[in-house]
Amino acid sequence: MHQSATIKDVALKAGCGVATVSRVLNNTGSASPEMRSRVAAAVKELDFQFSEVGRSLQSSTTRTIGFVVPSIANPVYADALQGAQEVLTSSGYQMLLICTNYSPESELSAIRTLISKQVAGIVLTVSDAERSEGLSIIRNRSLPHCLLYNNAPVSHESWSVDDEAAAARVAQAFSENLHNQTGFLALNFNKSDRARQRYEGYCAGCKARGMKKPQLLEISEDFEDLTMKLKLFLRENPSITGIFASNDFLALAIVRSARKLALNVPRDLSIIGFDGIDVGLMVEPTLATIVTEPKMLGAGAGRTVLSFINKTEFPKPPSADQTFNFRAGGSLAYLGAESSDDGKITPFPSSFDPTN
Amino acid sequence: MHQSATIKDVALKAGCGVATVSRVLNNTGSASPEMRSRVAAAVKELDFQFSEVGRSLQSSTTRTIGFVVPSIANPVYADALQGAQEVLTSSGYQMLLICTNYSPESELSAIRTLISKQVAGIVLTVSDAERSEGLSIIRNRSLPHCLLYNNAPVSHESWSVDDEAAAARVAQAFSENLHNQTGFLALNFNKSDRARQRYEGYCAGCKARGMKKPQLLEISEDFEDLTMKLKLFLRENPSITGIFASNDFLALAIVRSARKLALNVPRDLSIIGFDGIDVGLMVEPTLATIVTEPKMLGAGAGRTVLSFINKTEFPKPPSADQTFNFRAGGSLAYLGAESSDDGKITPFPSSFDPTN
DNA sequence: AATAAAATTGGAAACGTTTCCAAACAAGTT
DNA sequence: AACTTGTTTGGAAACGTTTCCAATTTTATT
Repeated sequence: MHQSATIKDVALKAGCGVATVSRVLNNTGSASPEMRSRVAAAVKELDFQFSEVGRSLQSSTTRTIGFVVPSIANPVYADALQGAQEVLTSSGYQMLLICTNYSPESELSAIRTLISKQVAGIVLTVSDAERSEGLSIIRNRSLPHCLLYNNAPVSHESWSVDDEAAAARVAQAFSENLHNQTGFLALNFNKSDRARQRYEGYCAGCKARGMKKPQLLEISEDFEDLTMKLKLFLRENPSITGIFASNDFLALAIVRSARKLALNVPRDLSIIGFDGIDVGLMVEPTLATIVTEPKMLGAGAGRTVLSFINKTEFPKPPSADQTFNFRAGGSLAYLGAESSDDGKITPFPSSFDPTN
Repeated sequence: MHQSATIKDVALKAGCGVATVSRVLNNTGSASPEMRSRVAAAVKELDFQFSEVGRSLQSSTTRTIGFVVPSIANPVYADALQGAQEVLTSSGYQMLLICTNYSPESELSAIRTLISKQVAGIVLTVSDAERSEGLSIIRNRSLPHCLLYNNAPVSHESWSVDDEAAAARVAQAFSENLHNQTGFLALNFNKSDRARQRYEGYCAGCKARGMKKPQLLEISEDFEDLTMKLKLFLRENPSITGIFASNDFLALAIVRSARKLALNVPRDLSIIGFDGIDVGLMVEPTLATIVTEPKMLGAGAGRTVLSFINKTEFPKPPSADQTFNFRAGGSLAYLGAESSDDGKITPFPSSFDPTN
């Protein structure tokens, strides 16, 4: 790989000092028109571009924001990154992305790496915000940062869904549709404080509405055995009429499993999901779920870090109850009179109902 | 933000020269045990970390690979990035990510930015590989790089699906199921050479099998008017029995639209998608589609760039026909005898068939 | 004890920028 | 003609590393 031209090469070709080249190209300080055109010519001829490395060393700051997320493949984070990306790009910043694959151990090294690369700020999702070593390092160095999908004690340093409140809203939805005993379906329960918070919020919500304590159905990485697990789960808890899945993929998977067990959703089993991915609207029955806005959150976290850097006013994160919305859908049945009462929630399958 | 400690601070605290600190910490050259422990103590006390910026300036290389993709939110790219990320991380490299939002104009500036940040290599998806200015710059500088989802003349510098062959395979599937006249549904047709290649491959495939030339149904960003468009489309082309959607989301959307028009999928209209996202297996009917492996491709592209850098042997991309697989599904009907003949392709809806 | 060989150490240059400062020059003003 | 003022210019230091090289110290050999 042949070496890039440096400012020295340009100065040589233009017959001036490096200081002059720097001034001309950055439009800082004065220069004669004659000089300007000579520099311009040299730049063109050499296809010169500044080395950001040299600049960063001198200015001791990079135009780079570090991101630490558990996964890129998970659409929640992908969307959040997309939102952040757009904000960053329009401010001339770039995104240095590290993925922890849900492994808490790699969080710390990710953060150290970002620090040594001298990122101007960090947006991060950790497995446990209360006791993250990486996070304390960031705070110690007072590096501009913002949590994403973790709740922070200080409001302005976190953009996140209020998982507990959202889960309680799910309990409310079940309760309003006269469900009493439900289950909670989780994956990776121990690897993230988010799943736990959803469970706790859900339990609290059920309790507050006089419902039975939800039963926990936990599964491993592969969905393979989900159908069998569901079968056993329903056998052990025969009075369960609904399941809250901690994300929409799990919700769709459990719908499929129910179908395999000859159960009709929602007549025999109602399902509510979490996240609000678009696909939920395309399936039949449509998926009742909590709708969140990952893109907005990612963009917010990005803007927060930028305003730390630029010392401008912080964007205001949405208040707790504005971080999500409940979306009704065909996968949630009303357990009252057998005849449907509002035409919207259908106790009978509506798969090929053209009006839907 | 308080300044980080530098190697000078460490040298001062340990009472030695900076050269010694560098040698000790990098384990290059010799040092007395006594010296080693003094340096270690100083490092610990100051929480010292090397500045990669200083290192990069000196070594004129960064441990960073640049990525240019059209979108992060699109699960195809998200998965590819995930795959690449894992490869990079295990080799101690980081990912600098720039997203072009399908705008060809921003490709060039993205690439310039990456070059000025002195990335060690670039993985990129461009809108048109044949005439990408950014790509020629990269080639001119002989920067380690690899195309992703673009086909390159030189085989080892590209990891991609063979869109034409895959689309032809779709034509084969339709043909084998006795469909004769079909449609091709595309979004952003003009913004990417991939959609075009799929269309061309599909047309060629249909022709080769004696099917009628596929009609083009093109839609804009929002899916809002899709149902209406489909209605008009089918009115104008009443003999159409199947639609090839250029990605799975479009496929799911068109299934929904068909449902809204009181059409039964697959009895009245068969659908084949492209990409093979997991959700396709969870919906009812399951989606017939071309399955690709974005993660594998992303990982491959990452490995290719790394082997450029390390001058090791290139990983071999899969041969054209190994880049995809056709997956049968309930959304494709056999148009032969009304009674089903192999029990797999069901001409009648099987939504609540417990055996499915 | 004298010498050779090996190990340990630190100074200084280099990487590509920006910016301070002083020098050189041009153009007015007496 | 002798100033002042203002504009244009380039040298040099600094940012944080690595590495070459020479100087010093230790160890081994005679």
